[in-house]
Amino acid sequence: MQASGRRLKADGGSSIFAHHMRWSKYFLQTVREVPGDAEAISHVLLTRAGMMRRVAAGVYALTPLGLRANRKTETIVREEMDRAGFHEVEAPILQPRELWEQSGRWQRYAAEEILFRLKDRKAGEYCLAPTAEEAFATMVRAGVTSYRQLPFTLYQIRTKFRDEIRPRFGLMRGREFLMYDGYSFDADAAGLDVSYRAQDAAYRRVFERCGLDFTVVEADSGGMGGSQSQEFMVLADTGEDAVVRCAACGYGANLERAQTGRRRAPWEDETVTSLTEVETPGKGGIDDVVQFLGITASRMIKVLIYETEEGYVAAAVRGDLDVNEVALKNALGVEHLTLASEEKVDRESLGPVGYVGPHRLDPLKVRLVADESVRGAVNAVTGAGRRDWHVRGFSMERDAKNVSRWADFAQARAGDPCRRCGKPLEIARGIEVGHIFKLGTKYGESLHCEFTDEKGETRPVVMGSYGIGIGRTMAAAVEQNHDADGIIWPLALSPFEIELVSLNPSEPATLQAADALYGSLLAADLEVLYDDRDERPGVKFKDADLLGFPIRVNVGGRALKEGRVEVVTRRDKKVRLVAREEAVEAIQELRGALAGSPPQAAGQRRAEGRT
RNA sequence: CGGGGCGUAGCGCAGCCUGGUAGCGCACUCGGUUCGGGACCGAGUGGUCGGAGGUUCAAAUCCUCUCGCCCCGACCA
Repeated sequence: MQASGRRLKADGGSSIFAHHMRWSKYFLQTVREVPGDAEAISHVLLTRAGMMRRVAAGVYALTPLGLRANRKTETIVREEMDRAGFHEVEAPILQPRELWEQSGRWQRYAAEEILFRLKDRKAGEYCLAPTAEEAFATMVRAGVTSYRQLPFTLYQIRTKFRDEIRPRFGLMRGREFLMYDGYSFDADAAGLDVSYRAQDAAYRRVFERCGLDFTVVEADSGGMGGSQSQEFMVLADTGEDAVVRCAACGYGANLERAQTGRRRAPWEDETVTSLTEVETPGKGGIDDVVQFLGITASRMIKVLIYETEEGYVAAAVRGDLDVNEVALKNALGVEHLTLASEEKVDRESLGPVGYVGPHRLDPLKVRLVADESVRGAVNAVTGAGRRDWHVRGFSMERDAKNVSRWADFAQARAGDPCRRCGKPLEIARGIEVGHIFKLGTKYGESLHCEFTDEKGETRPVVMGSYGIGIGRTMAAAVEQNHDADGIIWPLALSPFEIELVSLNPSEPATLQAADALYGSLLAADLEVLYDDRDERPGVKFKDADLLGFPIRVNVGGRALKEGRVEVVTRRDKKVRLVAREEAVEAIQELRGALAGSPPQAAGQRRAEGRT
């Protein structure tokens, strides 16, 4: 095992040219004011810290400091993937249309307008790849002919292009972004399972090394039978996704995929009563009816009418719950599902909007699906099927004989019982930094990436597809680790581990002491940015907090007169006074503690690294 | 794609309603005083007001078109 595993290999040259790490010679400008176009905190802080600059919507340039953090993330991913035995390759970013025609994705992606398309001088069509299943399958097809050559996993870490509907939050959702994408090739489903689990394990190591608080959740796999999909979510209030988690048993799922256990219903111990109509003039909304009749929303059954490629569908769900459209889509096995507009519902006379009753639907026009939350409902309130009227005493079993199917498509809420263990669920916000996905034989078939098995039969390869957003992971780290003063980098991702602040460079004693310590830190193979600028201490402190390296060392002032320097940790701002001659050792020790390994071990590894 | 908002100096903004050829803060340059949490005083540099067309004696300002950017929404009978 290389002792250098921890080091930033890509940066190997910089430490030789020490002046590169003197701020006065570095390319780094911080920004005092919040950029006008930045909303997300990571976008604001990465911009203010001078790490990135916007070039166009969803397109950013990284400065040397930003590149360092990006490279650290990238290096961790590469090391873990290599360690897991995956092979790094390079597939083209510029890809011909025909490749995408073969997989059928040209049409689909073009329709969604997510593909950046372009033409060459001969009017040949190309795209800038958003992922590379086709290219990898093609690469493999050219060389693999036998099951004996399987399995293996290939990957690359390269720029991807997606013409996002709405790029936002800086590096979190860009149109051009650096992504790890891996693809596994197996002979059968059992093999895919092994490859998939290997990715899962590698991903966990990656995000642990990055020092991120993450959770792994089940994700929607688009209703493809037998395929499996997991998302790696960094927990942060600013996350774009909602994740459902059970603290008790560890269940986790993307909200759009989450299923709950059975919820308690208000009619649980009640018996059937007679159905009576009640006038509810102008009370079309759930809230209106609830207030007007003095009932709880959970006693109501609401019916939403959706439009699908297979006609209209009425979805009945308990009044206090929302429909999870992804779950409904999967339950119905349809591709498209949108709420029917009021206008359409009227035109097709599917029901009086606001007063639709499950029992009053025209079975020739609309098919009724019911959520488990209304199974066995009695004494419920629902629409009467005519304007300004509802019904009381509604019984699903007695009155809604037209249910074509039962399914579980109510959206999970915080506090709902866990499907596995029954304990209350929590809902948290998360940033999707990684995704692993079992593809199956789709690309093997469409791109004729086939092999001969032990029986001599030709079969398509079984693929898995895996992705990690490098820039997004870096941004997620900032979303999760910051305070009012700036970034608080996890040690593993910090552009530099240490900032050395010379309090007053124009004073000879301070200059001499700071220069000397800088030299010693470099000699000890530590990553340090030396703030030797001719600025007032206050400016330097503010900048240091903004940049957020885990360790700051102050040289100068009263402490220096006593032969000491200050070693400050960014997260807790704790100040340690250390004798000058013991500074390097103390910093190494502190670094080791932050790295989560015993300082002796860290020192040892470093010593080995030099031999 | 729909809705809202914004393009004025490197950055953050005012001026626009009610036309008269541009201003504030930060940054930057020079001089001086400062020097442990984004210093102060003085003197400066820097903008064809996103672009095109129109109205007018006169347009940052009014009108039309266009390009760019940001936010919200793809939300419930």
